[in-house]
Amino acid sequence: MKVVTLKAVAEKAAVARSTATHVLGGRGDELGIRLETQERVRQAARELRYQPNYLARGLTGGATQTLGVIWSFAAYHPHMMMRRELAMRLHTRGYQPLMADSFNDKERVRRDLDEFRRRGVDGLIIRPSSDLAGDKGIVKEIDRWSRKVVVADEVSTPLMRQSWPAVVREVQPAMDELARHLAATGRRRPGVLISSLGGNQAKTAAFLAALESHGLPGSWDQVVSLEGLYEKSQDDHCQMFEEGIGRAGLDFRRFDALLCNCDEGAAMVLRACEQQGVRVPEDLALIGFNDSPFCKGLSPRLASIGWENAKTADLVMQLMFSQLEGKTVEGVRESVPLTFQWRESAG
Amino acid sequence: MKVVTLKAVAEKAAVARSTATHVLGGRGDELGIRLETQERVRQAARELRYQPNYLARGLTGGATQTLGVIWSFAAYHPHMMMRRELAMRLHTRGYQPLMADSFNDKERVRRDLDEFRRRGVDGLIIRPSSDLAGDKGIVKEIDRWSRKVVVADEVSTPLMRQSWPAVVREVQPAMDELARHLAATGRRRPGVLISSLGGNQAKTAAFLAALESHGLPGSWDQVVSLEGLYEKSQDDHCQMFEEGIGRAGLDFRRFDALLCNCDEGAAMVLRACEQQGVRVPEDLALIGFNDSPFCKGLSPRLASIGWENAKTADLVMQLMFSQLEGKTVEGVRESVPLTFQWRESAG
DNA sequence: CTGAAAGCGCTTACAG
DNA sequence: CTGAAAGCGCTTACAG
Repeated sequence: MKVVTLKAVAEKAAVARSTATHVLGGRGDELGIRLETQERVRQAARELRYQPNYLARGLTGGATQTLGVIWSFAAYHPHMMMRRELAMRLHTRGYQPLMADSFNDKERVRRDLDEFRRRGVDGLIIRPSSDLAGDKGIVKEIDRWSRKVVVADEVSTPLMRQSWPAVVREVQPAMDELARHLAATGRRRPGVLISSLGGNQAKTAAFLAALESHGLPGSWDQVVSLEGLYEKSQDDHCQMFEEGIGRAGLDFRRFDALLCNCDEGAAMVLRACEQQGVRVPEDLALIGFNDSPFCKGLSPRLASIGWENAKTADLVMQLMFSQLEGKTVEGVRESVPLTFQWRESAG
Repeated sequence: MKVVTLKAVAEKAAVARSTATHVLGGRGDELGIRLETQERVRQAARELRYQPNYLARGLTGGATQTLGVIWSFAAYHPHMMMRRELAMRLHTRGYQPLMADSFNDKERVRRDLDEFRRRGVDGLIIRPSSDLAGDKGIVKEIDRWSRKVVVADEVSTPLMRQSWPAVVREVQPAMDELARHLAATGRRRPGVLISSLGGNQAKTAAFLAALESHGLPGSWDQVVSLEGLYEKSQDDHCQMFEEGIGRAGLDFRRFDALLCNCDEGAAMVLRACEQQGVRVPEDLALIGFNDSPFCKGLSPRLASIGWENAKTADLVMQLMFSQLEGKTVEGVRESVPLTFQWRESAG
């Protein structure tokens, strides 16, 4: 259980500690260290099962194999899955993620960024809400990180101005697919049900635009917002929607197609329709959002919009590791289209 | 953006670095440092907004404000929620969690424990599968951690032998509640549907025992296992159960009450019942497991067994922070009963 | 091409 | 009670 240090490796290989560092850090060739010497060092490290101490490394400006992640990991399924996708990939590459659930709170984000720095984090992965992206102080803070990847759900202005490497998750393609499907299946009175406008504005706008481009009505009159119920039960979307639908006294005969901003909401609409004698999908095509695993557990199975988390995580890794390898990815912007997942409820 | 070090604080307070450390580390009184001096140091730290460098601290044997968590965070909702509950509480107290998703793989757990050590983690939170708990090497490894909390879903022998501080999540109380309810509502032919025996053995046994103690039949004949479908689609429990139910050609008229090992499974049973003309709950009382948020989105609403994640996380924190404050909690074992969540599907 | 030296920011014995 | 010194394990200039 004796801890093996670089010193031990150097001694075993009969070189100076600095030489050992250089070789193990992959700068052997660059510095022209004799190949035979390099091999000796690597051999020694292997035999002794040398594991660098990241604390010491971080303290001296080296890599800590730690990456900071700032994301608002609400209780929502897609965020939790995303978290997992990222964590798994980072672990596989020998990195530890420090994940801060910043709740889109500026003060917290600032503090977390600061803490990441003190902990010698090697790079930053952040999904700034449009709110954050609009804060000059935060933008400046993020800017100072030399290795970073930004994940954005909408291309907000402050992000566009920056040359930050980004993965943009595009909602429009999925909405187009959905609108095309609705038009093709003869729906005429599409609607949208959202828990609140904040956070759902962009997707709603995208859907309305898609509807119009497919010859269907697409005005904000068709949007019902249950505003104000969000704070009350952040983590229980089902209950939130149930209450909202009840209070608003919604009559689902008004629509023949309905997109909700989450699958839980759609599930509650399904229940309400049962009571109102509205048949899904015959009378109403119903579509959720997030493509939660339980969509397949409802009957009829719930159509939804999926996030492509795995693909997103892959691209984030690609952009981050390019930077960690010293490549520059300034201004690179990868996009991941969301996808429409057809299921029975969409008719 | 100048980094404020301990040195700066010491200089400002006109004391030696060691004195500053002692005071800020809370050992001022103990070492009999003059109160006035102490105040001067604290004042300086405050004014300069001193933030200790955890890397340096860890390197010299001090606390890194980092805690290692080993849990198998499958895609399952309760695990993801638990992760979040822990993370939030740790952040609140100024700790960063290092979370390793070890998939119950011994080699990975060993590696993660090792890495935690190299990173100067202050303590360990671990939920060992019964598999892990049975591995002597791992048990020894865990034993070496002076500050740890173990979370166990069943009191497996190796854990019992240890005096590790533990939070035990007890399934029996919930099963008793459930069995009592089934007996009281006149059910006579209860059954259990599980995806596989591994991992579900303890809860199944607990349920069968509870049934018998309430005068209902409780033998292993009533247990249907869809064995072998698990590997195929780890993350898609709905599909797994759908396939399993189909292949096994299950006829749900056989039972008048059914407990599933997850809510997704119960949801698929609900679908199958619809097709088979079995009414829930009239003909069949249906109960899921995990109390996923979407239980309320099904119709009828799905009864389930809930994990009490918040309470569990609270107890874990309590045990861990007692240790971090130097108290000894050897052999302390807190228990958290799971709870039966009645909803319409249980009749 | 290689090695001795300084230093990262802290903590812990150990003198006075 | 306080301070000067050594050391944690590494990396980075800087001599030779």
